[in-house]
Amino acid sequence: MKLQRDFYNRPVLTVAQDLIGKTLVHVTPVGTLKSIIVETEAYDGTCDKGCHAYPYKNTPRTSVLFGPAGHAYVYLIYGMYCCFNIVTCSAEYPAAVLIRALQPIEGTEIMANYRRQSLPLTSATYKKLCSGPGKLCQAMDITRSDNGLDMCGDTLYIEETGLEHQQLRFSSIQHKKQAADSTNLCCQQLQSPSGLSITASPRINIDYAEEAVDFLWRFTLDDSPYLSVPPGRKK
DNA sequence: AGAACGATCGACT
DNA sequence: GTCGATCGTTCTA
Repeated sequence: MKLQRDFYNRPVLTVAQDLIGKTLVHVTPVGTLKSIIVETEAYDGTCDKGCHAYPYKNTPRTSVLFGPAGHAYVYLIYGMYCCFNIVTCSAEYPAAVLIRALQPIEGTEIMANYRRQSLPLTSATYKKLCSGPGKLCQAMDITRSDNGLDMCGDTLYIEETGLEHQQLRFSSIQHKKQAADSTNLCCQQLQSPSGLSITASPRINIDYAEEAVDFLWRFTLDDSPYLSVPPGRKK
């Protein structure tokens, strides 16, 4: 059920794709929070100018990226929000997957409270609870104190998604047609290691990253209404 | 010691 | 679509 170290100890692009459709679990004092991962981005400090650790830059902030796979990398962004990543690959290889959007499953009223959303949730506010890297950290109560936390432990971890939510597969199984009609030069249709239809597209807000702005290292679950931004067709 | 800059969000035109 | 909030990290000197 719970993903083990060897899941994370693989190439960062593989892990970023394979995390789509998995369930993120945070066991907190006020309740258990569960959400399905629907959007990720890969960052590789060996070859990717968008990565904090490029080129092999080991600082106090990025040191967890140089540690073993399966640990949380949480940092402050724009002075007011957090971003949550999971370290991949072996130790001494700096890389991580940024979690960018989630489909809330369990503990949604607690999440709404953390997000300062009034109850009851409407369909629209529910979809936006975790539709961005900063929002999902608020909703799932992931803070900088979680930086370095072992995701193979018992409080913050990822597990296979239960059968009751496996309609993920059915809703996205026959979706190759979408690739044909729109001339998406900057999107690519893929199948995740666990068989889900996903789209690879450019990463968000890394305009400074030179050639890496064109890497198709963002992965989204096809047709999910819980994404931060739909995979674009601009450029 | 000081300055520049975000892997964002929500309010607003 | 634009813009400001807000502060830790990093670099330069």
